[in-house]
Amino acid sequence: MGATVLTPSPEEDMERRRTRPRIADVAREAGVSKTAVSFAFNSPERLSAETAIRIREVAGALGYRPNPVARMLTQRQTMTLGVLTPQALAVIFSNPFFALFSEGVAHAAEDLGYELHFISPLHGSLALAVGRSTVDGVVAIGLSADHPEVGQIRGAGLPMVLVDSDDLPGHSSVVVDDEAGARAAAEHLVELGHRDLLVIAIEGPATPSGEPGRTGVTERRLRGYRAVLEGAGIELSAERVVAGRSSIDGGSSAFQRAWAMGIRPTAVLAMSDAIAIGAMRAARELGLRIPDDLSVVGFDDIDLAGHVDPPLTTVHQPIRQKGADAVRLLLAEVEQREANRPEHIRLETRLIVRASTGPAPQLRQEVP
Amino acid sequence: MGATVLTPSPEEDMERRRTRPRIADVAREAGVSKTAVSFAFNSPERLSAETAIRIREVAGALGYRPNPVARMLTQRQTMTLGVLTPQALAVIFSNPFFALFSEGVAHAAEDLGYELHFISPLHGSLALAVGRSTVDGVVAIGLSADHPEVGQIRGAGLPMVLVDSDDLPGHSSVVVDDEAGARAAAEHLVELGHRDLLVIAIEGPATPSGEPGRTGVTERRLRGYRAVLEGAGIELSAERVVAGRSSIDGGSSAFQRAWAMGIRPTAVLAMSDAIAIGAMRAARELGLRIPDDLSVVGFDDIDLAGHVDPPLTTVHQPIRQKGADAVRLLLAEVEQREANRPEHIRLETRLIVRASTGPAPQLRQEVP
DNA sequence: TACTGTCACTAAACCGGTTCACTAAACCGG
DNA sequence: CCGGTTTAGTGAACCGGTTTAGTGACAGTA
Repeated sequence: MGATVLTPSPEEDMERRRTRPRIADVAREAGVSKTAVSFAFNSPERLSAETAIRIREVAGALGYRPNPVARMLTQRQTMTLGVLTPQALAVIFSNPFFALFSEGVAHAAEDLGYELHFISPLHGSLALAVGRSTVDGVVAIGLSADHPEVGQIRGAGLPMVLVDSDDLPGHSSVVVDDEAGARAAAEHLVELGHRDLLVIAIEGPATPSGEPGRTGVTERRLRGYRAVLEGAGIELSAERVVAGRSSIDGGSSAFQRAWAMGIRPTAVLAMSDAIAIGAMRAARELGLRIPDDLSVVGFDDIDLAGHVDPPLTTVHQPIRQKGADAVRLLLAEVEQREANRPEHIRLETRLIVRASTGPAPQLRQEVP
Repeated sequence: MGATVLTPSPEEDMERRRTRPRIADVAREAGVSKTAVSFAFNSPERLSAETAIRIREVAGALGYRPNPVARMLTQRQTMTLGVLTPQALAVIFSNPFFALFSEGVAHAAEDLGYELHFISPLHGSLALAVGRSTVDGVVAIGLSADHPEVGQIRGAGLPMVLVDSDDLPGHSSVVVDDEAGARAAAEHLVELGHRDLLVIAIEGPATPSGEPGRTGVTERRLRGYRAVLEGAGIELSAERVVAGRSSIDGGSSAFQRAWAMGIRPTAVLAMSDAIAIGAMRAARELGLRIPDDLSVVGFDDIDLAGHVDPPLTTVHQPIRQKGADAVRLLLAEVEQREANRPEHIRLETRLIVRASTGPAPQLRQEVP
């Protein structure tokens, strides 16, 4: 390549510095049409080999990179999938459940050549974030089907798969059998002789109206717990169902709150492992031994569950697979523009008994 | 709004179903120009109130949503920041260090109204992913400054901030004082009388040439360890520096490998908490008591570190802040197009002594 | 009445690519 | 040497918005 071609006049040099080169600049410099430059990158077989190489050389020397936004516009696809969550990203990333889910999503998306874009409330508005997001489809996790943004996406005709949510006509979905998992957890405790239970639910993001959100997941698990307890003649009064953020701290403070209210359970049914671990920590600090004085059952079976002390008895759910399946379903819809039947996947859960649960203590401690 | 306006002819109805409405459709339906529709959304004050409202009503009825890709193209900004990592997303999300970092990044980005886009190798190629990504700037973490993709981004003129990497002229950066942190960890062990040490380093992603990557972080920490050990007259032979993935399993298998090679340390210097926790688990399974038989020091001080058994002695680094600072620096560059001085931030580290370290055992166990 | 200013709105250019429809030249068998 | 096919490349339209420069109607002023 001749230096004459690539040495810019001072004027051109100025120009280059202020705006990045466009396809037209490359075309002019190489003495070909814009079309030829486009071909050199996208379908070189339509050009003679030498022309294609020369164009790419010129482009390289100019520091040209095809503007991906412009390409998206003409292709009318972004090769990006959205992950929609009702909570702030900062919250999301501290949630091990979400990390596992993302892992599954990321794995599947990567395999299929898609990028990932996390959509979470912007300036408190999920609607704004959805409006701005440039994605070919959306995996919505933890949003109830009647969430307003779900409607927004449906209205916009964007492909969407719902995870951990109720079914919505026209959309695929992935859920786990929360109710069965919850039943297994409760049965385990009942068999160990526990009759004084505390349920710590996951507190959803506050709804616009200010009331703490109740997601479908929470409801289903609670239904499972209740079914077993009622069957065993155990009453679960309202004050024995508390809620906390799904984090270690959230579980810890929820247990403390219940304790401060005078509740003295022999066992805790936590709706997430993070909460369970937090509850164990709080209980320890109150002088309780686990599982001698207090049994704790979690939910999720995150990697950590087996590594805490004592190892946590919990309900396993295939979180990674949930993410991967959601992406698979979403892409089925994204890639074939034809209307295809929405598919609904329900994955199984199972109880993993470790060391955080044991027989109910014969006599309860009356005073902390 | 008259029903006549909104009831589409069958033909129009077909058309609407196949492609989402464009700005021109709204304009036609409302009997105004495209410009007016654009104004109705972006600068309603340039329209009479009633016209603006009518246009928005029509748009709503049509299910119109401005195409964000087209908007990006004309605005020449995407309001999105990229987080560049050399590892696959699926790997990233299982890494608690990264989760914390992302938390910091996400928090700052959200505050400033930016979305986040994670850029990781696509089909094994980071370059491909970078080329596709539509971002206004990039936070690169864990890439060495001589990484080829870093050059690619520089060439494209995209603003970039480097985290945990060597300084690069023209770019801001954020690092922590790894060397000082490593020194503190080593000093602690030396003071406790340990002389038989094992270092478990973080194994970077394999380089294209196949050799295991050595990031700057690893080098700096190793330098810190060495400085102290040499000062105390302790030799750190090559076989006493092993590497593993930065995960619990990675730490576990690295320790097992070293053990199988006949190495019998009284203390472990792990370059991440995840590795430290894994090493503790492996040691336990080999019958060692911690800290009686083996002391372990981690690095990072992730939330979990205080909750494992025994609570982990580790070097604290402000991971969240690292992410937040990186975004701050990046936006300074993105938002003012003027060339502004790159800034370099170095954050402090400090040793947190918990219960995983203790005095060196008087006699070493000879046989497992 | 002519002049200026404001208001409400529009036509056309533009962002930076891709692609459709077409052409000139080279090739090829008969 | 002719008609048909390939090859290599081009110009213009297009993707779906935003923005610049203007236009006509109307009100206010001198």
